[in-house]
Amino acid sequence: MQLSKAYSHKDIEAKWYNHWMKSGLFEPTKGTGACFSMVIPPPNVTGSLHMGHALNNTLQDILCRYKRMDGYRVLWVPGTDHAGIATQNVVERQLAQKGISRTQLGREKFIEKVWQWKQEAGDAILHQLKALGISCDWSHERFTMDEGLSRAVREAFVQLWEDKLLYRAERLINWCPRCKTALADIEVVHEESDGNLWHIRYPFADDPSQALVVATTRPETMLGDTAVAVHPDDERYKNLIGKKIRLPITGRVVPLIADPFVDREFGSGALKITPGHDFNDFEIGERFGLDKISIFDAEARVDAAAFLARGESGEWIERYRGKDRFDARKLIVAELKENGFLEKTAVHKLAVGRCYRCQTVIEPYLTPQWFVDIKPLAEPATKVVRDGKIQIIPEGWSNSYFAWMENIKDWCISRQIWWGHQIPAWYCKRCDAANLITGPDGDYLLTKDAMPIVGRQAPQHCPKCDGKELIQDPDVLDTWFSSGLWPFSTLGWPDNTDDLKTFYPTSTLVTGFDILFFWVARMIMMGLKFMGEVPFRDVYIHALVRDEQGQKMSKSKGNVIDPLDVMNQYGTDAFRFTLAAMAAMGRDIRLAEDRIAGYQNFVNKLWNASRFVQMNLSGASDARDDGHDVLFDDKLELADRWIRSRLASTIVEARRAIEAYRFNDYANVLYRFTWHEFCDWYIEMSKLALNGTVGDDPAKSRKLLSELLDQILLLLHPIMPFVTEEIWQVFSDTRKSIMVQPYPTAPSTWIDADTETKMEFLMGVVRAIRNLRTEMNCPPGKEVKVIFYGQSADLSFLSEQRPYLRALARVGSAEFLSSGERPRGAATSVVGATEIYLPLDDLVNLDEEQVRLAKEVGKIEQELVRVQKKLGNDDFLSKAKEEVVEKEREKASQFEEKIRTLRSSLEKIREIQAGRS
RNA sequence: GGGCGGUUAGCUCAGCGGGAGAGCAUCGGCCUUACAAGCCGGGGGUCACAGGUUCAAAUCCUGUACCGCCCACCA
Repeated sequence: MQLSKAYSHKDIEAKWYNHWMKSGLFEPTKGTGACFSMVIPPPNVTGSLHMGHALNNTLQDILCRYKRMDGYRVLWVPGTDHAGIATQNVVERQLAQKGISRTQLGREKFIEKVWQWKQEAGDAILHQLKALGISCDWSHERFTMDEGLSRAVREAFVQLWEDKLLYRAERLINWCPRCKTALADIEVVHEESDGNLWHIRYPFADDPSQALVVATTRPETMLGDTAVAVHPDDERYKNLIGKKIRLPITGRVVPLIADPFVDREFGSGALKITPGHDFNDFEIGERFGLDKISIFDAEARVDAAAFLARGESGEWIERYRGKDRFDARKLIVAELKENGFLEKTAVHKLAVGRCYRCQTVIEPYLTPQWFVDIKPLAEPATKVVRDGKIQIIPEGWSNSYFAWMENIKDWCISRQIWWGHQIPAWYCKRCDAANLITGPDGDYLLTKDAMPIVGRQAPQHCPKCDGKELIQDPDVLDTWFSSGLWPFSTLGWPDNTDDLKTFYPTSTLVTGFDILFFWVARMIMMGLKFMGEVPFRDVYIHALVRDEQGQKMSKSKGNVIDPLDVMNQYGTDAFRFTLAAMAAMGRDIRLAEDRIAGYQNFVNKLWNASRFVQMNLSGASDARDDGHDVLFDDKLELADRWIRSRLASTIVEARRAIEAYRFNDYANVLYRFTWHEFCDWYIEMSKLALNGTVGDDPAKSRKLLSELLDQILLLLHPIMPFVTEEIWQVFSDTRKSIMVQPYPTAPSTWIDADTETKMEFLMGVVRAIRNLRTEMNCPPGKEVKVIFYGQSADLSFLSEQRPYLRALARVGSAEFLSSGERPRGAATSVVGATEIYLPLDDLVNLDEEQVRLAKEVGKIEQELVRVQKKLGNDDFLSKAKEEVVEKEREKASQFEEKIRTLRSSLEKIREIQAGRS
């Protein structure tokens, strides 16, 4: 088959992906060899693939393809996450467009709808992942809510319960009034915003003419105040402690208490205490046994019933009944102002907590929830990182990990939504009759005193009263509870499957830092708890993909670049190469489109180099695959030995880079070798061997060229799977996929320092001549005469390379002289110890050369001054390393020599010009 | 309030103790039979600022400024 004139990614990507899948190449090989396993960070089934996914999966795929080629049994488990709240929200929004609410639909019907959505969205995401070319084993695909994983979730829950690491309690939790569910602490995003600090006068009960001023950012919560606190040592208030205060509006009488938590410097130094709606106040309330009044309902509207239940009364209750918390705030401020209770209003910056799924301001809310007693899980999870059993890369993130783990609080895992794993706890309708309330959604609400019966399956009867009527806890689990089990639940846990035995612990986890706490930390805790072993050895944390301006990509900003668009336009290989090349450790990626275009050119370059190789191969009887690798030959030409040496270094560097997760180095090393060494120099030089000008065996050169190309394809395959496979297969449709070829290794004998030095000298000379030609406006096609002066060894070497000098620098005739008068009126350059002269015959060029030489001399003189200064420094001579000093000395003499040569050339040109004028 | 990262060529980024690099853009010259998505050559940077350590600092330390994250109960 013939490589087409231009590379078209569109035709080949799907072709090869299907081929790989059909051939089962993504599945781990049988046998007992060393394993490399990974689990994909499961994308949410909420939407489509974004740049973060593209980066994440590209990096994983690079590792997998590399390891697979390098002989490992690779298992990469793909799948998706049900993403509880996020997905429920998406579907709710969809329904809302049709004017349907989820409560109208009812729990069962609603969940059906979500499953429908999951089917569509999940398929779309998987399709996009496949377009990226990722080589995960689709026969292992899992979903966090499929049957097996749901069983794992129940098992984990029950085990935690049995080990007393799970409890149900009424506490102040983060409540999203829009999602109407509890959230874990990390699901709250704190965002600084401008607000007010209202200073409010709280009159004393016994003498309303006297008042204490409190400062608050949330005046509406004063409906739930049950105390005012000051610092015990505050001289201003010390003697007032214990007095009663009558709250404005509600008229509630509350005590003035003293607690060292209060900051005397802040506001007035007096703090209103609302234990039902503030985390600090809650704790102070606990210390003082204060009432906790829940003044809002689930949607954060004033709940009049809460006051009535306390026996409170007054027209204010009706005035505030059902008011949204922000409306209530306005009303309260207005009322306080009107009645002279508002001392002043100051602007104030504050951090408000928002729901990470819908950005609604969080309301601290008193409700019964399920919690994981986290300390016993966190401690071993901290230890394994500290002891290096798990390595976090880059290491800097381990500090964040430790800080978080050490300050971790109990994990609220119950969510008042419908989409997710329903909590495997049941309640006896008879025993818990008093604790069961029918809620507005039709779900039961359970009071804090309800008595759960936890089990792997629904119990048939109540173990206490033998009652047959049992209801399941309506709450579902935090979506991260199931993802925390992912590394082993996907391998078959709780059954002790072959997969689990073979591939757990997994080798590496590749993920973004945004889910370090949400997910990585939980997996480590759960892995240690349920498997008794870490879930992975390495955690590679990659950067965030931003737009060109460094902005986070988001729909609302309209700066989202769709990976599919990029892949369509530039090709998946170019896109993947860009991501890899820009994935420098510990730094965010600003995705610049012209960068992708640049790497598309690289794909094209590879394509054309391959065409060159193919053109030379075709028709030649000595094609490939005769079982003999010319690369291993002892007798090779200079250029051959050079490129082989460079190849060996490249292989070593590439392996080193990828093993250390330095994807950018990996990409760049290969880019440089392929383009700037193989294409720019070797191919050009090989043309002489191919046409018989150099060496005596064009067939050997053909073979060598194709072997080198193979090596390049193999090295590049992990990053650019499609184009490398296409080329690989075009060269021989009988050989197996490039995916299953061994990754290149570099025999140390290939590295040849002497040859590299010689080639560098030759390349330096070629560049110097090209440079002189350009500077002198010498037409590119015109052959020139060049005179070399230098040491005999260098000269005889250069003399041998005359065919190359002719081909690469258009040197026509050349003279090699070791001594004698230098030419008058010549363009001059110096490479190493060799002087290069291009005799000039016209006046214009003499002028230009004079200017050029003068400039060149100036430049070198500057450098010489710097080196001489160093060498004149005794401290440098005595303290610097020997080889550094030696290097400086060499530099100095080279510079001097160079200056001398250029000056004398310059002098000669001046003489000529003086003679002419 | 703590912690982390960034500040290098016009743009996007490598380099992280011993002569400032890449890609793109730019300028000049080339249709040299793999490639004009290319080839050859050039220009362009007191490596944010101020101190310090060192014979030697873009590179290590301290501080400042600006930018960006993460964490945190100061109402």
